[in-house]
Amino acid sequence: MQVSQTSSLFKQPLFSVDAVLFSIVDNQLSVLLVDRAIVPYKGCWALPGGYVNVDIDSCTDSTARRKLKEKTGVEPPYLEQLQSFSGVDRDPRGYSVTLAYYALVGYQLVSSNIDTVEDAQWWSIDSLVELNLAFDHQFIIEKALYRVQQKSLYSMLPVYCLAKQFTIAQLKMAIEVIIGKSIQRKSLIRRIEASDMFEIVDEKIASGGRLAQLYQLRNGVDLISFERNFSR
Amino acid sequence: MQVSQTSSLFKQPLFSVDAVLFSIVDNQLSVLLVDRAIVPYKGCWALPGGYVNVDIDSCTDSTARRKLKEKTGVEPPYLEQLQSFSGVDRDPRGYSVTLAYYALVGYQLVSSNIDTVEDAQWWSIDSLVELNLAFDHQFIIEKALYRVQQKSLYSMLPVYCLAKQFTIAQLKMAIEVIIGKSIQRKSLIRRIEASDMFEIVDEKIASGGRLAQLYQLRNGVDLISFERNFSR
DNA sequence: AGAATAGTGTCTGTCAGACACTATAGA
DNA sequence: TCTATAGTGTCTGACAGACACTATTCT
Repeated sequence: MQVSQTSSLFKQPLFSVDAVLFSIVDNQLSVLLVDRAIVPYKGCWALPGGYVNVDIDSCTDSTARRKLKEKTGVEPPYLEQLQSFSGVDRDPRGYSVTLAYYALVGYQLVSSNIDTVEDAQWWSIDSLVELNLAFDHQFIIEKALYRVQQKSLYSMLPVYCLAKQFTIAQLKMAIEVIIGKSIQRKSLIRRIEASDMFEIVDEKIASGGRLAQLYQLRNGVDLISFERNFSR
Repeated sequence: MQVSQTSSLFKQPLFSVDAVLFSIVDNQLSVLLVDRAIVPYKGCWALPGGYVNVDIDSCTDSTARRKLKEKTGVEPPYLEQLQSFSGVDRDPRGYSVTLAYYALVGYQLVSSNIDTVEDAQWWSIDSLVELNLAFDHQFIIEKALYRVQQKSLYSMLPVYCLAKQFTIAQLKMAIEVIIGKSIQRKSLIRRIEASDMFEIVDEKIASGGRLAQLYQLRNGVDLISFERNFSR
């Protein structure tokens, strides 16, 4: 193991990477968890994650993506660092540091994939309290949830919970499920126009009444931020 | 070194903690750097940082605070995780992960302290490009600067660059120096009143004209966020 | 035609920007 | 009194909330 001259005086903490993957399942904000096959916390539900492979991971982002792919088959369109959690108490094996990521994915994009993987399952945010998660993963999920909620107040983040093509009503639903509050259709439309992130698809879909316009992300656009929040 | 069964297959990356400490020196946003005494990058200016001591650091926040204290004598009133930076190229000794923090402190609070420490010095943000910093520290500082600027648009973060007691004009100056744009006195006063973060000190100080009211942080208040930004 | 959903028009409220105004200190 | 800085009053503009209105589809 590589240890520099200056660090050899100290034990290094064990470093891992975890990911909180969000999606919307049956109108409920949900996270994807895996059933731990090994001690500690064997048999408990936990965030998908693991250790950096210094030979193949160009950086920790790659580790997060690789672990998500290996353990759940999912390749999310949005992935971002959340924060690091550390301490001597969070892992019974000793002092540890985990770097947590959060990611969003459209449920329909993974519902096929996920069948190929054993013991990975979506859990609604509300159902987690009864689940007794491994390590401090409950706490990490709470932090990730807060971040996603905050960011959803001033950006179009929730689009990443949708399919490639989506309607305004679907985006409105995703935002409302995430922030836990209803918003005005009109306000959302104003933001869609102002953001210039989306393009109109030459197709409409049935929805019980008038046909709904489909939208999709423009090629290569970044998530843009607005100067004001949806009110809380 | 503690290595779990599951991780023993892999080399662990070298994990360190660094801090970007901001203050305002002569009306310039500045960061505190230390002169590296050891290889690699010996003699280069670098962020104060180091390795976790698992025996005394309760978490990485403690590591960041401890390293700041040891290397520069500073105990900042505001410290927050920025993000982690990783990769095989950022440190010639091999694959490394650093967890970067950013912090703010009033210059007058440290200008005495700093004399006790060798080779720690304030550098204005603008002067950094000519400095050839160690590792990817220039990049980390840019990210930290962006975060501080963003956060200063919707919170009172810049107060942590001031002395315990301060005037509205001083706070206005701090905000303007950080975000790089002038703001309206009136807008700031509205935010001060709305935030309820501050209390009036029973004292005023001279400033060339009418005496200026002194303010200070209320006991135990948190940094609050506004729903709207100062415009960019 | 009636119900349901999509999409528009437009008024209100809030808050940042602008800027003129008053207040109070020192020279 | 003059100048400089502190602090207020108030209008404007941008944008979110509210909600009624029109448009289009299906039954």
